[in-house]
Amino acid sequence: MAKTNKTLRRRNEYQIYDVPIDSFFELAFSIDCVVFGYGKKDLQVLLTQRGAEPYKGLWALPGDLVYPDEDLDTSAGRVLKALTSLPDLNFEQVHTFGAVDRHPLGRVVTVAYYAIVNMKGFNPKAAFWADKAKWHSVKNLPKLAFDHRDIIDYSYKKLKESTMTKPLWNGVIEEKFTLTQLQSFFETVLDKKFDKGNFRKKIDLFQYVKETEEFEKDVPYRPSRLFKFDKKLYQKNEESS
Amino acid sequence: MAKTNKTLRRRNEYQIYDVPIDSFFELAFSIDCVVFGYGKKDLQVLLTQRGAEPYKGLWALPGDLVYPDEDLDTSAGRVLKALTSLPDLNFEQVHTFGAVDRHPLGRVVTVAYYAIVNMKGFNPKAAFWADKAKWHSVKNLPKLAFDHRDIIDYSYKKLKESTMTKPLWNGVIEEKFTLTQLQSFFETVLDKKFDKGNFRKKIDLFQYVKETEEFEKDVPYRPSRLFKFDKKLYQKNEESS
DNA sequence: TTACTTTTTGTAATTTTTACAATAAGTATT
DNA sequence: AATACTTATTGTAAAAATTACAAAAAGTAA
Repeated sequence: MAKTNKTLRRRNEYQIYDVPIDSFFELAFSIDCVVFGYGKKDLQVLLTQRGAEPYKGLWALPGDLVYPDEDLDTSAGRVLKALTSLPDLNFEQVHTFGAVDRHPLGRVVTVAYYAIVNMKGFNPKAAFWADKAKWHSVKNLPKLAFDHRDIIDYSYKKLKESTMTKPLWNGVIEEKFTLTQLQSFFETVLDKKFDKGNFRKKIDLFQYVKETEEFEKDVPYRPSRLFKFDKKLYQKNEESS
Repeated sequence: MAKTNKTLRRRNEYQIYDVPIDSFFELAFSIDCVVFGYGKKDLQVLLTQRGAEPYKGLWALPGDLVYPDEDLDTSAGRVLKALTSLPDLNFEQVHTFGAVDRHPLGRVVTVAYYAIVNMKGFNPKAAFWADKAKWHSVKNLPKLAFDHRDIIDYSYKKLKESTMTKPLWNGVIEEKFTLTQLQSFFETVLDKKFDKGNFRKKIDLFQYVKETEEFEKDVPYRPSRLFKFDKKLYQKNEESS
């Protein structure tokens, strides 16, 4: 790491805002994306294999530096779009990791985001580094570069916490879905089985899960009613809380 | 803002780690602390009045730049200790605010932390900028600099969400406390009244709230039993979850 | 028509939450 | 010492939510 020129710091004021704006700091900040993949029995995480030192050959989270002229959220959205080519991905900031030694070559603070996608809708070719990207089960992660294992653990915990209260499944399962499909989503994410009848009662309380007049087709058993997400109602209820 | 020299960015690699370590980025990052004060009927927030532009005269959150050689959490701890002179403050990272235009003079990304303290234990003189610091009710905040209003709102929401599950009251109320004192803490933070009997039943479920054989003294009514926080048990239960 | 599969509804036991009351145990006053 | 008063502490019954499990409904396939 290059030497730090400490004369740039003014210690007779406590607020950062009095630091001259032409000061340079030898640091970088980045975003890292934990993209969870839904579609198999176990939840998956999208990892890329490092082609350069440090940690060459190890797996890492997709991420990038934040451009000087883009918001943090915009940056995460940009990386996720490049990676998944999905237009309207829901993603959320998780935590910022800023240990001094988290990067062996310098001071890099990273802001972690997570998103969850349907693996079927995911097109690896669309992203320019996609040939290196691969899904891994959250239950069996390889050795990871940097502190990316911590980032995944933290994000996975947050994902689970949000699953019951936020409609994370929106955009992941079909637009019109059966309650059994919705239940499968919950079961995969939370790695836990639910009772059919009781699950339905719980969903009944989510007013934003609305039944339609349509039914499944071409199934070798009784077709299930299809439901959909009432986004407007959800947003309205969110505001008033 | 000084012009961005985009040639420093390498776009043929997606990972930040391949960027030359001697690159400079025209950005700074800081931490901001939302210190909640317990002691009055309403919850309070500690604010400092700005003595310089921009936003001169407005109130702002105490904060500082993160040193090149200190972890984010260390940085928050340092500021909080300087501000409150309390040695073992519990604080937690809340969110990172990184909108491009959040600071009028340049790109400053800030990581927000919150803590809660007993206002009685707080000694303003200890901090070098303490003559400018003042408590404000969360219900009646003044006009705030930057996006600090957003930061407070976000932190307050998180504080409330954590109150029921984390022993935030530890270190804030007396070491040995009555259940009524504990109830008051909950009521102030959540701005909500609880039923005496039902509150006790809920606390009964928190195994880490242990009764002692001591009782209140010098009260003009029946003395209450004193309880204490079993930190070891709490940490043990945390690990196994 | 029957077997089979899944959806959908129901139900009773259990547990948790809530509202409210009764009792206990101190101090202060007469 | 007796009484009033205040808060602590315990109790209790109704209501609500959760759980385990079963039955009925509605389709396909043979």
